[in-house]
Amino acid sequence: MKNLVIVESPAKAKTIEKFLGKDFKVMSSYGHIRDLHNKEFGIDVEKGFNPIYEISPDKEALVKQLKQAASQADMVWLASDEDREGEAIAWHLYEVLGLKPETTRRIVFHEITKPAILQAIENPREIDINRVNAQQARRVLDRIVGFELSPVLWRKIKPALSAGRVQSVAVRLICEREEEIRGFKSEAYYRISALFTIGDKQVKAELDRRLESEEAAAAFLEDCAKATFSVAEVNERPVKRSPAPPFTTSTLQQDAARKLNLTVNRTMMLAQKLYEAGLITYMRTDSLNLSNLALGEISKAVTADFGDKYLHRRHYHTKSKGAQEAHEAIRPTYISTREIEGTPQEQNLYKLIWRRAVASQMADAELLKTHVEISISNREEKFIMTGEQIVFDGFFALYPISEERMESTMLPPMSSGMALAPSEISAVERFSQAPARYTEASLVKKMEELGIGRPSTYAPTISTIQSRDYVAKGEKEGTKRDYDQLTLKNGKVTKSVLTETTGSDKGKLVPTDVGMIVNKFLTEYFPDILDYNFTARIEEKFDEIAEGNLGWQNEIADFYSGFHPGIESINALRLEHKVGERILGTDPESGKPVSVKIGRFGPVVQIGEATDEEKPRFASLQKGQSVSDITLEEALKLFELPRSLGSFEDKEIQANVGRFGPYVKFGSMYVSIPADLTPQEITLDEAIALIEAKRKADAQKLIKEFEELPGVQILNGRYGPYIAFKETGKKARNYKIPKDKEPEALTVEEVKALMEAQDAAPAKPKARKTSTRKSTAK
DNA sequence: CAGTGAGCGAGCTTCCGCTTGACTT
Repeated sequence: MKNLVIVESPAKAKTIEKFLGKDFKVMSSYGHIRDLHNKEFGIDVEKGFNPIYEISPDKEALVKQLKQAASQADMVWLASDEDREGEAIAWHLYEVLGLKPETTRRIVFHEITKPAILQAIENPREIDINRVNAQQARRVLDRIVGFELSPVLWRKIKPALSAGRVQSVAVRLICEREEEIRGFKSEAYYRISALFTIGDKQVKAELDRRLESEEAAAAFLEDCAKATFSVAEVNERPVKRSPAPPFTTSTLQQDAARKLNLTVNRTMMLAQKLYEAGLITYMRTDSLNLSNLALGEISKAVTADFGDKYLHRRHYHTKSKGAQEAHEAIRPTYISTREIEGTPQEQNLYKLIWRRAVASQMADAELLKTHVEISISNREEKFIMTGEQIVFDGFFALYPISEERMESTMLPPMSSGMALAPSEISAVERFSQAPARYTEASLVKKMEELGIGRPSTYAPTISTIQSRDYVAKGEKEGTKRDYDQLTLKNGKVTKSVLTETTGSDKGKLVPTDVGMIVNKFLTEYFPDILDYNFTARIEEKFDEIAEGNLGWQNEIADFYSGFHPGIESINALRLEHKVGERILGTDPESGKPVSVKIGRFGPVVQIGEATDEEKPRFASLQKGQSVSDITLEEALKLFELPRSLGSFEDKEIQANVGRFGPYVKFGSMYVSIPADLTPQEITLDEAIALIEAKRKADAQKLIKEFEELPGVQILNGRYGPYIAFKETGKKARNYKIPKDKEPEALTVEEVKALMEAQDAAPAKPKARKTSTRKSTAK
């Protein structure tokens, strides 16, 4: 073999191999091959913060293969990305594979096109050790912060918590937003709108100011009843709208959330699929750049579909902090591919990407905006109508606007002095709105603005803060609120009371008790790390290191000397109470203190203290309860469970709340209590009804058993029929039944075959430990 | 995916950024 090229991604390797021909073998490193020691601190603080690297356990087999291939090649081309991480990957490869300078070349390209790659081969360079050092500084700093801060949380708040430069700031954003919302005082005002009939069209107009009270609104409407209305002014002005730049990771996540209702995680999984199928360029990027090849293809498509007038070549520059632009923007690999095979979600995401990339090279849309002011004979205020007409659709050609909308934004011709008559004027009570809670996508947007996290970490970070139980998706439906509406029609003002739902946090990111308490603790004791500008500031240092102007070990030593003493002093600090603990009062029965805090397994109420002769009693908080506002009465109520309801068929029935919610226990049978009942209030009769319903369901559960196969049952589960297998002393396992088989008709042989096939199915990989990151993200 | 239903403790936990498959609880 003459040449070995190593890139980061296997999909990329496949493509490049096609461009390079027979003399080149292309392999992939699958990202980093080496990292700081996984379990230990991994940094020799005494010896200049020397990193202690190990080959990542799941990369050992791969490294062996790479070594072998490298030893047989005349020349090894390190073609990892040009950003900081990519440079470090090249350096680690160089070190681990034992490469020689004279037979090693470092090459880079920012787009996977044949000319770009051939040009890269023509222009090799050496590994940029300054840039590598910037990466080592970044890596070591993150390890120091994460591995010194997290244990403080274990000691002071709860085991297995975590803190880090990125995740802790993400949690802070969510906590502070929640506090703003809690502190927000909503104020009512009245919004006035009128319907004018012009020709055969009804046109809506809004008053140019809000009215602050019902009295003011009523007085206004009374005046209107006696007033005449006329057009005071008609203004028209041309407006241009420009297309958005092509997608980066963060804008793709935002748009897919908004238009396709996808989670950040789901978007990335689908994009990965498209990338692996060769349909789109790399999906983890902060670059807005499009290759010349792509620009040419887009131009061809636009001209063919719409004509020259619609083409407008644009070059976009990224504004996001810390962008490293190692790749292209996200775009279709082939613009000529308009429809793809795949699931509906894959197709929709592809369409989104296609449209955005193509539209980014199209002409502005030109609009004519009309602004009409209508005066009221006996009032100062004016009604305003706005209309919009498309003069030239430009890139709108790809984002069709419905005819209805076009119709509704077109105003009939009007001229100054023209008299108008309102058919109806209404004043609706509105309320000023608290700031919106973050969604996954809006949090990513904010993180990108602050320069926190990278395209490859947005989705994992959002998973981490949820799996650590700092943040959860809201489940509150909101509450009903009345609002008034005054309507002037046929000279009479009538009042009606309407209702709306407000305050829902469904699907939004809401901090948990643990999240709030950890955030309060960290912002108080480690304000520098939690500062929104911390990352931006150290990024400047990393840039200086990459330029060769600063030494990375000096900079880390400098940081450590400020950071580490804080850790030492907080550890030495003897906190009288646990962080976040509140004393609620005394238990009237025992006279002992009642407190609430974050316990070993989450928020708990406690009666008594650990120093008492008797052990303290504990009860977990229930869904919807919070350490910050639970009352003594509510806390004491938690100790009423488990509650005995009486007996049925000579056995006791108990109600309680378990890991999976409220339930009633009857002998060895557990039945979940539905949402409309509570364990505190459920009656004996209601519990018996639940037990009987469960018995009935259980009776229908068993579809079939086999004498020849002890422990095997065909059961009817929540998600349809399945094969269950329980052997005494062994773990139970379930098996799928293919859709085309009738579960009742399955024979012993068929069941055996299904079980054997599925036992063998997960092809045993070489003993691999799943990384901690992955298992926690679950 | 398919059931489940403590305990307040021994040892363990943890970071960010690059990459993909592997999980079968």
